[in-house]
Amino acid sequence: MEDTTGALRRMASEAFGIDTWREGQFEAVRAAAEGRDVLAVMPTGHGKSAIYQVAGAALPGVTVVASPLVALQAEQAHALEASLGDGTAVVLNSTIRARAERAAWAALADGTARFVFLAPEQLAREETVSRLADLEPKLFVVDEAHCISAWGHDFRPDYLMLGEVRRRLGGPTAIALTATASPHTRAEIIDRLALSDPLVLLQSFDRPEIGLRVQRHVSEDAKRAAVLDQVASLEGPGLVYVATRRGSEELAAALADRGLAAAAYHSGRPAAERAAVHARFLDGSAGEQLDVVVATTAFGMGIDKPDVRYVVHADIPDSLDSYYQEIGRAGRDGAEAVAVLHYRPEDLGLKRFFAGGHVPPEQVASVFDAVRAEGPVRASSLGERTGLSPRAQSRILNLLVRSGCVQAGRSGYRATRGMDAQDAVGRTRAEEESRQRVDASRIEMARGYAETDGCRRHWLLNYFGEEAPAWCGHCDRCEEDGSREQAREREGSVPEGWSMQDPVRHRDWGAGLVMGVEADRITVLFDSVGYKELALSAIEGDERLLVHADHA
DNA sequence: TTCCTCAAGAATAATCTTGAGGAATTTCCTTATG
Repeated sequence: MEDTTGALRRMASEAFGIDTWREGQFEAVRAAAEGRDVLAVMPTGHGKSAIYQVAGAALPGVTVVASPLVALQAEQAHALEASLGDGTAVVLNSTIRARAERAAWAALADGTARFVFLAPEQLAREETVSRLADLEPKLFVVDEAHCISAWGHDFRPDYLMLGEVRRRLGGPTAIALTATASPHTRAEIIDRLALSDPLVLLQSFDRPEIGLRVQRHVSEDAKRAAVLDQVASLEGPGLVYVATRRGSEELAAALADRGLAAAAYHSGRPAAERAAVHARFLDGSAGEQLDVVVATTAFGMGIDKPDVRYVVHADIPDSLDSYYQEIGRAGRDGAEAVAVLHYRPEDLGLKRFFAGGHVPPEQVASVFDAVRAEGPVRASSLGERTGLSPRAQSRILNLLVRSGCVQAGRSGYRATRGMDAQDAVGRTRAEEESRQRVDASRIEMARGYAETDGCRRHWLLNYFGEEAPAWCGHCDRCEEDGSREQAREREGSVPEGWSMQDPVRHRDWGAGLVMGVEADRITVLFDSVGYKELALSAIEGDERLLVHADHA
């Protein structure tokens, strides 16, 4: 044991120049090096990458890293090569030409390359997985692991298959890394990657240097005018998040009219323009230094600018997970920063609408029938029969797997015995509805943040399952007169018997976790329906409505 | 759910109101084709 520790520390120091570790960080490295799965949830800039870099370098054999963006993969590979030497890390993606790809595989085979970075889509290819499996990788890393939950269900369904990929690679030790994950997301990562008894490294979500503010508006016009005035008056550099591409163009133009160096950033702009905006924001290296970038959610991962002074949201995001991730880009240098949310209750209507909706039953039936008729079958050979786009089909296949109608195995997809298309439609509908309830509850928690009378930091940290004082002194609520006294009263009146993170069981909603305790109600995160607020009067009035799980 | 457009109708003569119908996000990787 002592040997492993000493060897790891020496290697970290000599190869990577790491001599000091944050709390828990080295334990995570050692756990992974000794074969235990790891889930690390820690803020950007706290050395998430070091965990897999050191563990991977210490282990014999290849480390496979699933990374969401092609641009990130190149950066990550370069960072490793800077420490371990040229050729020690390779990437496999569509930007790589055939010759370079052959060279990469050769380097992996002869042991020159120790790390390989690829997107989940590459790992969805049969050939890629079987070639990687031949290398018998010792470590499987999922970077930005919250993408499993955020993207896997519809946008990038291959994220949901990473657990199966890991199994087919021979079940190497897994490390999942992310900067934000609510308890629900954490549970999903562990479940989908089949992490067994993982070491969970959870650093505090609190960012006390970021002041939290919400401005409520009645009309869209008033909101827009307030955003403009505010951004024009704030000291930059800063970020403004909007819901739509068009909104980002319009707001950037309006800010430019006010004399700011402003640019729009969204995925509809050509890659070269996006790269230029990014560079101009970071250090002005591709033209005039920008004061502000007005962006959709496209502007995010891979951006690490220390001196962002404000993050203004012109529209409310659909979850506090997204919100926290976005405001977390402010104040990374530790100096004062501010996060302002401009809020209209009506904005949530559209979010709720988009959180609904179903896959048409005839499409579900068509995919299910195709699998049943031909199974076991690969996804790629189903297209002709169903006539669906690869994405739509992949999404439906995932849904069928999740609801137990179809099994994913080594030789392909196979329909569950004894099930027909009608069962499949019913079960997938139930699965969708369960997910939609969770999505809807996330929107409700975002609404709660915007509308709470109490401390906003308290609300936000509770959402992530972290205990926090009822008064932070650095949000708009806590700056109101008398707020401190009110918070003290509130804390004094917190009921006995319920604490944060208590496992509980509800008569109708099943298992859950206590996420917040107030004088008159508690907030519980249920596995099946997401976040719910329960009035204490109701709980006390019916002894069997909600019980501690160990008493159930 | 909300918002916008458009047509019909009301009340008045060039505007305003009302209701129906339809549309509405964001995020990436990949691969084929020109």
